[in-house]
Amino acid sequence: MNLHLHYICNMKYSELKQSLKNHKLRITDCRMDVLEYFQQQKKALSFRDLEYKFQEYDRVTLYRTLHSFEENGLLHKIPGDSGSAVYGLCNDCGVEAHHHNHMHFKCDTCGTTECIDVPVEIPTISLPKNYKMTDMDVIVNGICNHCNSN
Amino acid sequence: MNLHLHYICNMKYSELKQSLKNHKLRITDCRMDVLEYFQQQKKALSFRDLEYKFQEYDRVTLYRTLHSFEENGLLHKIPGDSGSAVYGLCNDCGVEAHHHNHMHFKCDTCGTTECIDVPVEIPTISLPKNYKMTDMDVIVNGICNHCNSN
DNA sequence: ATGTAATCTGCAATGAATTTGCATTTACAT
DNA sequence: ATGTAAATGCAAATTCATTGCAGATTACAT
Repeated sequence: MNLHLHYICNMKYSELKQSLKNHKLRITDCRMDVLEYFQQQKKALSFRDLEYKFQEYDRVTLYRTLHSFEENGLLHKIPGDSGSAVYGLCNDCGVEAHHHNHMHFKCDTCGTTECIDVPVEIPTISLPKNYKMTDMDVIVNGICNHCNSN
Repeated sequence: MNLHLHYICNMKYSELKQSLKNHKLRITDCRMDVLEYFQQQKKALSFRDLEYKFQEYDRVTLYRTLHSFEENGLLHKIPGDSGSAVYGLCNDCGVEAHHHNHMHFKCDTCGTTECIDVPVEIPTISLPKNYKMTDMDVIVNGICNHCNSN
């Protein structure tokens, strides 16, 4: 039984390692621990969450871990309410469409963010069982009107 | 001609004033100037933009102006990349649906953010002429699975 | 017009979040 | 095993945002 658990545990460990390698990241204790935690939690985590969980690592190291993960495509940043962004593991999410509140366009070239007026209803995003939507932020990145015509 | 311009200008001024009144905000120089600037720019502005433009006002006043505008529904906050949110004038935007990249659900009750996997294609958002989308952030707020079943 | 109460502004100080520089340690390709 | 490039920890510096308070300004009723 213990053997079994250990076996599973080792598997996970090697998977984590492989995951780091796949993203061209060196294997370090901090990165392994943080990645494992993301895997276990299955939800987006904030810097605070990590800081609390991993007091054995320096704040700066955790910041840099998040940055390296983001840079190498292991994590993506989710824009947060008030400047305190949270991070979630990248995986393929299929989505539908829906009702909405805001719709913004941010130009990759000039950096301008505009509120886009499109006089059309957005189809309904189908959420999983038991989820209820109150409101929604849609941010589209790309090339704007102006930058595209140059 | 000058008279004409002045007339137009006055109209705008009174409109701005009315807009503030409609949102139950007192008429002050700072608010008038900031609101006017938003009207003119027709795009989302960051705090930095305002700070640069209105050096005659104290930073704190500008922060408070943005907050009061947001609180009274004159502006809405658009979550930004790296904690530096930008603000845009509220107006009715109609939208369609589309292709996607990320889709996140943030629970209003427990605060948890999850990456939602919905195995469905997102319809295509129809952007205005000359806009090209490279990627997209969808953040849905509401009540999650877990909190909803209590 | 004028007085009063409520609120806004500027300033200074505080507090929180994030980044940088540098010396030391660690990972990993040879 | 060993050298090089990269990661870590610590201290300090930056940046970003909020708070308290005194004086100025606004809305409103008289």
